[in-house]
Amino acid sequence: MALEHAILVSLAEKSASGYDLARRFDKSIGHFWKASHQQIYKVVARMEADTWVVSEVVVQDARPDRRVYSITVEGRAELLRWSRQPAEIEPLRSAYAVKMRGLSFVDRDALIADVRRRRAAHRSLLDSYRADAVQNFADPRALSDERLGPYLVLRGGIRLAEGEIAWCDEALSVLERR
Amino acid sequence: MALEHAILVSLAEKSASGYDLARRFDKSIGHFWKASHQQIYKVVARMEADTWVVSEVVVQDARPDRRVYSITVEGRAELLRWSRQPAEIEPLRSAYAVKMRGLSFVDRDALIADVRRRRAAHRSLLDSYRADAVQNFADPRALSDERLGPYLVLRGGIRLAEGEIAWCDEALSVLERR
DNA sequence: TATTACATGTAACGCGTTACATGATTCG
DNA sequence: CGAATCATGTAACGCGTTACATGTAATA
Repeated sequence: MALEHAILVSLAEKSASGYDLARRFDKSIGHFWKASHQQIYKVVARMEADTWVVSEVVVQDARPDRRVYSITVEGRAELLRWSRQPAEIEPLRSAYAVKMRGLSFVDRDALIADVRRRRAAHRSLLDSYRADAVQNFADPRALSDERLGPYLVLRGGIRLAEGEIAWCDEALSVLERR
Repeated sequence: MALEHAILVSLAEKSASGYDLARRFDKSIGHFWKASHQQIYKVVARMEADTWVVSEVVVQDARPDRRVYSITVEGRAELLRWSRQPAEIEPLRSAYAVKMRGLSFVDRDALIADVRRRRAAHRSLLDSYRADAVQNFADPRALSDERLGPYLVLRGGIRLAEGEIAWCDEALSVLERR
């Protein structure tokens, strides 16, 4: 769907191989858009056929060759065109919420374990976000244009993680009160 | 994936036709799990083959016949089995966040329009959640077991919507300050 | 010696979306 | 008189996941 555009944004920041992209989609960008390396190789090949990116083989010694992709003028134009059409508000799809909704039909202890697991996961996410904020955005007022986007996304990640944790805490306080 | 289980939860609450389910997946359950009627008809048919549900044709006058599905003992057992395996923490996938991340490469006015649109959408979602809370969960302390699940999910919806709105407000305050 | 990192793919499969299809009734 | 509601499907397509495939070098 919009994996193409997530890749375009990533390549606009910095050229990268499929392997590099896969790692980025495991970390920073991956916080709000996941993609496997298989999917990335497939899509980026198509993007090259569409002239949105060009690749160049970089020979390495003692390591496999890398095919490094860079965004083209056409790719930047496509990014702009895409950005001008409204982003749909993606419906959330949460098996966790389904399970909670079915509280009276499911295993209650398993549900509580899920809430705890979810709380822990979002807690550690939040910690890593905060570390990122301290390290890379010490002074948010003095941010260049290129760093403003990543900063705002990080702020969103923090707010959403805080919301999730608060939800888990509320659920636990209710569920554990017998 | 787990549409089956969302349907099982819904049918455990109350038997329904495919059409009824489709409407539920447009409203209450649909807030955290979307499904089209085409998908529902396909899946519920398979679920009947798996004996998780049974159907009964209800003849109506002046309206098409309805095929009403009910959960079976096997269906309830499956719900329990499913609930015992940990719910994965679903990765979020947001084209909106991609666009914001690419702030310096995209159309800034279009991005601001997206933030406003998103804020409005979550604002109206939040309003409907709150109305639901007032109408159906006036006294959260005196909640039966069957109503606890829906209540907690609603609380989650409220918290997440609040987080989204706060994020939009923060983004707007930064983006509009030139 | 085994695993992780580096590096790039192909193939099968399935869930979910979009488009198409039908037909009566009620409401504005 | 047109649109929405009620009611249930089929067909084509595509994105994304899972499994399979290969091979070197550094690290534990």
